Amino acid sequence: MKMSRQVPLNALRVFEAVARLSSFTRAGEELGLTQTAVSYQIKLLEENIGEPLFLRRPRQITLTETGERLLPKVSQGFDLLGEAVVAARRASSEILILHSTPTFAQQWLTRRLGTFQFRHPQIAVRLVTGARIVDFHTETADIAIRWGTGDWPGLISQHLMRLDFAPILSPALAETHGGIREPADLLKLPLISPSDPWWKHWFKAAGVPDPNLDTLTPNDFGVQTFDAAAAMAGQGVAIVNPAHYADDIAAGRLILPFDLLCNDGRDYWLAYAESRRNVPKIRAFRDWILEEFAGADACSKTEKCI
Amino acid sequence: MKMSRQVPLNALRVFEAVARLSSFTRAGEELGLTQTAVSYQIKLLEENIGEPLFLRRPRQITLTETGERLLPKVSQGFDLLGEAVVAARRASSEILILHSTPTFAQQWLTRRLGTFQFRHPQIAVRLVTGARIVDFHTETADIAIRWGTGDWPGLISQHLMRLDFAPILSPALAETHGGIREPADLLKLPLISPSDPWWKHWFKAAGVPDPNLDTLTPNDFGVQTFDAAAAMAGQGVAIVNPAHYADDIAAGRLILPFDLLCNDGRDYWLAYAESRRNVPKIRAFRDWILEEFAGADACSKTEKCI
DNA sequence: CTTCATGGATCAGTTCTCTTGATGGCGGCA
DNA sequence: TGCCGCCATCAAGAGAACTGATCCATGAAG
Repeated sequence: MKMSRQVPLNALRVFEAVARLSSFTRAGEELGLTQTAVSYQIKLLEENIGEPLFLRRPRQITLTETGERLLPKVSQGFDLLGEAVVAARRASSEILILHSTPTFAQQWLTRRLGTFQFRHPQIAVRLVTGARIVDFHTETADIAIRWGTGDWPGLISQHLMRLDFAPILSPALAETHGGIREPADLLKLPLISPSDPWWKHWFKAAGVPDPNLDTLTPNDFGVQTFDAAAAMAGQGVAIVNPAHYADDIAAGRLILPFDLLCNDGRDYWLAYAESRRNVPKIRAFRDWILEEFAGADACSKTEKCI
Repeated sequence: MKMSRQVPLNALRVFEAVARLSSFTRAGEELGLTQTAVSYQIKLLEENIGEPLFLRRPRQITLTETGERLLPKVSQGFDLLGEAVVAARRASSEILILHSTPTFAQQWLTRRLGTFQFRHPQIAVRLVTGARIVDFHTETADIAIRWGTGDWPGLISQHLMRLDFAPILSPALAETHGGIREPADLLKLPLISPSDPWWKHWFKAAGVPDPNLDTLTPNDFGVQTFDAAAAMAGQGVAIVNPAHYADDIAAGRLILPFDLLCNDGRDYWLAYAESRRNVPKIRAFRDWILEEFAGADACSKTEKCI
């Protein structure tokens, strides 16, 4: 093997154990090897150094001077290595880097992350939001909440919630212009983010002829929260995922004039690298979030359109 | 392999090289393995840690935070291990532990070791003398000069010089009692170490009937130098290896009354562990001492008896 | 003084890690 | 657009490393 190039690491590890325990047999037990293997490794190391490291006395072995000189640095070295790995493993199990769309983060995560922290106090969540879809290959991320169709090669995707959309507006605004009785009435009010393709989808599903909206600007999803805030302030009608604003609707700050919820085939998904499906912190987060949605599913009645 | 138990050492070494060189390919070159192997080891380590260690960016790789945290301790650890091994190797090539019989040490080695030191200034010779035959297995020794038949299992033995013996005495003493004309005349003088079995051998070879000497005490070889000193002081006749006292004989301080040199089949041999025949310091000493004897051989004319 | 127990060395056979070489993808660069 | 650099993947093979059986030496126990 080309691996044991200059410094025979495995032999050194065996040496350390043997020196510490003063016994080939016991070192073997500690390392999970047979006494034969230990003997082999020590001989290897002795040949490499060019000097015996142990004196084989009848019922016990002793370090030679060379061995004696070798031991301290070697055990120090392994201490460091061990520490480093343990620390890395621990740290990696303690910090969960979660990527999410800004809307989902603000409307859903921030309100519920507390229960995750409570259940896993040792895991610190670092939440990174952004419209761009994170590439697990070139960026540091453990898990992501994304919006799409869920087929990402190399990733495991688990469905979180439907991403429906429907118009919302403030009760006060709904009273103006003679009230909102049918979908077409919405066109009498200012539309917030009129370039959002969702408008077209929704009006089409509602049977309203093409309202001739400009849909050049793609829905970049960074603004839904602002749209909702604008709607709440009575500045117009926004098209958003009503599930995110259930509270505001229940409190009367927003109204959902029509029960027609649309879905363009893209939902919220949880995604993480297939190769890391068993990493504890990832399992923990997945289990938690799926549980949260399992409990909430009863409330979400949606109807697929398109 | 059971070896890579908890801490995958080889993977860590590869990691260190990759991190230092920021490249799988170049790390492979440095370590003497293929890029594939490097990739494999890094993946192994990443699985072990549970976290990616490198971000694979288009034309270069970057350490992740975890990798960044891991690196310093790992490289420190390997520094220590490397240092330790190098130091041990160096130390082991710098100190030569030489065992010898006291007589040989005093009469031969001490006078010539200087030339060895001169030729190999980096090798320090630690000379250990003692009558007991050193066991390379249970004692720290690199090379030994012994007296015997040269067949020691597991050791390489190389013949150094015949160990002949003959009576010597001071010129003054030889004048007394009417002088020494034939071997039997020696019996008129006091014998030094009369229990030495060499006396029996020599007298027998000289044709002198059994002088009835006590040979219970084995020749332990620790005393030849003292015997010679006593003889030189005129206190009696000693039986020694005349080659060791060639100077004193040439200077007239001692005389060798008869040319009859005996040898009991046991000579001086150089011995060292077969498994270590290629250790540099051992080769160096062997080469040197054999050369010394090769030059001296011309002078030693001996005749085997017994 | 046997007999037993302990601990290491040795040997041949086998397992399985690690390596290789070929191939493919991806992003820059000219 | 095609080439190049760099890493990932795959199947296959080499050989290091491990095992189990056996042997040997020593010291302790009966």
